Amino acid sequence: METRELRYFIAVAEELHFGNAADLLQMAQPPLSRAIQQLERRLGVALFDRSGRNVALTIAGEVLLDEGKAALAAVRAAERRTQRAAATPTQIVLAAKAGASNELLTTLLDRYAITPAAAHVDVQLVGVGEPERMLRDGRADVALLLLPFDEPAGFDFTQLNSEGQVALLPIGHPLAKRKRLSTSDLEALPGLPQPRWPEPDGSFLEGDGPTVRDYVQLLQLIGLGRACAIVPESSPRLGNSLAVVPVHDADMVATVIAWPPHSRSRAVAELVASSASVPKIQASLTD
Amino acid sequence: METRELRYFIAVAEELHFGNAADLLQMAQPPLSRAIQQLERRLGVALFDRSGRNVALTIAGEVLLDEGKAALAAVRAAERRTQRAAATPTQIVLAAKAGASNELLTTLLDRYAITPAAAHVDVQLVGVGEPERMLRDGRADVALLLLPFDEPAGFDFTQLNSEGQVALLPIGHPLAKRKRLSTSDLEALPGLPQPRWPEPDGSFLEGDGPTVRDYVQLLQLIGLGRACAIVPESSPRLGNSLAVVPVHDADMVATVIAWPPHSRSRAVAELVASSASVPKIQASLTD
DNA sequence: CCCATTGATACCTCACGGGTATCGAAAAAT
DNA sequence: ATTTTTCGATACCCGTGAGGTATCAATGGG
Repeated sequence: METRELRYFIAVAEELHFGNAADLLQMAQPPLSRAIQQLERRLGVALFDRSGRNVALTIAGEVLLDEGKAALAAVRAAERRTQRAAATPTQIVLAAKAGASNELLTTLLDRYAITPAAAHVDVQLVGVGEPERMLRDGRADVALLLLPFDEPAGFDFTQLNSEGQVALLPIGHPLAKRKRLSTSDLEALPGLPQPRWPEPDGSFLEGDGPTVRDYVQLLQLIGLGRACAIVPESSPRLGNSLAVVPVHDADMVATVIAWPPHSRSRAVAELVASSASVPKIQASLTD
Repeated sequence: METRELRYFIAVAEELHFGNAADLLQMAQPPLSRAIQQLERRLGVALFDRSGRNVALTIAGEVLLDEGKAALAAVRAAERRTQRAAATPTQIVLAAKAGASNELLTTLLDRYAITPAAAHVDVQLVGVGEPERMLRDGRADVALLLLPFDEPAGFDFTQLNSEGQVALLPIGHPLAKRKRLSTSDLEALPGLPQPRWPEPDGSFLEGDGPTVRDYVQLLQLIGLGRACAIVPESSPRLGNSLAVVPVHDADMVATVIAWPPHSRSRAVAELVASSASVPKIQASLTD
């Protein structure tokens, strides 16, 4: 199976429409149809149900969509890491969510910097879900992930930290005076919905909360009394403009450092090794 | 990057010889040379050092060899799992090392069999290192791996069991009477070397021990007084023809059940779930 | 110094990936 | 019910590029 065939298949499987998929791929529809037929013939497997004029995935097709995406990401990762290895032999790219784990990150980088022959670490602070994607497709060599929001499946990782979560509320809100809250207190608060973050594909799920793409925007919305949110304790607060109340039954959030399996990079190994000596910060509420 | 290019590159990178690689690939040498040049041009990266008449990998080339192998395995896995999903929709393939974890395996299968709508489990008992390889290239959906011998990097897994190791010696050997041994006792025993197992590529490392490919062969060699071995407690003994002595400082051996990341297979998920209820057997020495 | 070895180059061929035109069936519209 | 539109498949053509043979050029062993 060639990666070209995989790309074609994935486009059709996601669009469930040969014409639209062909547009995305910047090609005409007939060769795309033929390529898929040929792929089905070569695999000896029906990937689509073309009953009438609507296209649906078969069971086998769903499997190939899943596995194929992972495989394509692995190929892209191989390309990117190869190119980076040639361009800057002693540099590693670390991806982390902007705004999260600042203290952890600086400690980690400081510890690593003093190891002999430390490589230059290019720190990429990116949006929600991006660190995981960057690690998967080779744009990053190491990433700080937040569990349970990110999914470290397929990577090696070690935990750096674990913390509770707090509610961010507008100052003066009735709940803001409480010493602690539960998640149920915050569900369906009249006039204070929790915002919706983008899905991996950039779209938003249906719902009534405001849509939010970055953290500062979230804090602004809360300040304006239009939303509330549950965030890890260590998230930055931008001053004292919001009320902070612990949420006792929210998931614990773990920060892990993750890297691709089998990474033979000495630099990555040493960075991870120095991460082991980073103290497990228990973020306090009185910062 | 197409998988064809990757296959070509890996062949050359492993042979470090264009002619031999072309033979392996069943093609002529010139188109192979050109394909590699083109790959280097497209990536914008030198993959080989062709100084004079010997070929060597560059740093970037080493990276691509590693990552490319993993990527190719992922593509093959996608193909295989797709084909299996089409052929037998409700069957999963479990790979385990022949002879290991028999009791664990039967308990696991029994527990799973009683879950509602349990899929048929095709149990493949294979040789050393094979379970990991089968899981990696898609021939298996789940595998029982033995740490630290197998390397679960890149998979999801949970531990089923942990046990010590014992020495197997010919009956009547001086050390056979001891209550416990240490690994150093067994190193360089005159006339009783530890055997050599095949490497992943099927070759054997240099050494003076007899070469061994399966477990029964190993037991025979020990019975004949030609070898000794350190094996997990729960390994089968084939009767009482060998002396068994605990080795107190050997690595603990963990049996884990591993599956590919992101596996959305309901059957695999349920098999893993039922594995959680398998009692953590502590194999006793008096079986 | 010669020759064998080995990767690169030159050149040819044809398979195959991709394009346009069109068909046929099925759903939607009237 | 009939027409129209939508959409994947088919037919056919073309050009790129993958692969083959012959040969060159450079390097290292004898």
